Amino acid sequence: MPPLTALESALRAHGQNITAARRTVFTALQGEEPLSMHDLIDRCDGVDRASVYRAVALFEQLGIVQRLQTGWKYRLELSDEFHEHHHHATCMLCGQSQVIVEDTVVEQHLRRLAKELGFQLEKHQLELQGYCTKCQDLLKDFKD
Amino acid sequence: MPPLTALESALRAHGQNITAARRTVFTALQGEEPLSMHDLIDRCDGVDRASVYRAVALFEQLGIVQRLQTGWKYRLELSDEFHEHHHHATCMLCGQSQVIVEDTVVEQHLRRLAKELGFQLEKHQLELQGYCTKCQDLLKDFKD
DNA sequence: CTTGGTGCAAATCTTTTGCACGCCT
DNA sequence: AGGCGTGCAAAAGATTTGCACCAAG
Repeated sequence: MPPLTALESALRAHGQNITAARRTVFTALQGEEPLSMHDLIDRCDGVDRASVYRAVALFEQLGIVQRLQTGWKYRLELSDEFHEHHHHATCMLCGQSQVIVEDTVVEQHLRRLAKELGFQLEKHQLELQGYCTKCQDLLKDFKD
Repeated sequence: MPPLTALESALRAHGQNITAARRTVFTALQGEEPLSMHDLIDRCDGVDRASVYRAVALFEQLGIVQRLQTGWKYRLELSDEFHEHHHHATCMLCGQSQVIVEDTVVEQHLRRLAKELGFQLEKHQLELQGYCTKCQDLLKDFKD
């Protein structure tokens, strides 16, 4: 199913209208890297700032996007129903994120943990921070 | 070691001055729940907003506090060197967080994962979202 | 002392809101 | 047609900055 079709059925399923602005925001979110709100607004040329905020808020309620905290600011990306479930390893130097495809080890463990706590688990986020291969080399060179 | 002493040695270790404002901010962060910036400012009576921001920025650079994303806004808490390393399970209804003491399963798994990726792992965050025991009951009652 | 930190006020940036008009169903 | 969503402009909120003065080492 092409991405835009997926969006349209998700919207329809919740009785929400399909509009040009929403399509634009959704399309801008396609792609590997999570985006800052600022970048997202930039990529939604012709759509007003306020409408981007409104679309993101709606998408978040419907579970279409999720925000994640990587360092100081949050960033936005399509959530698991539109991308495969995954986590990120973000470089503290260059800021690039690399995707970690979820494996079952963590998943199962969390399910067990939640059960012990009596917590009804709906979702989870796992974020790694450190240095990517490239930046590790850069750091080595910095050592006098 | 009493908490304030720990702060003072951390500051001294980085050649930073020990000041009343920094002590106040640090003390306000003691306690179970992570705080929003707004709440933190409230609890730092007598300290200017700007100084709270400045202290938090410094503390974050020195690894004394970390911000975490729980739902829409971020919150602040003392980081692992000042609290034991842990994660959170945050209720999507009442907003309360319950602390999950870290176990080695996830830790080890992440270390292995990072090695495979050639990623130099410095830290990680794991956040669970769902419904706490109380709110699960409330939700049950809502079903007509 | 003298450097660095603070409070205050103003600037800046981010997010939200009210309203009139046009688009989606 | 009728209501919802949009753009625009303004309001509200969050964060940062410049500067004169006080405090810590």
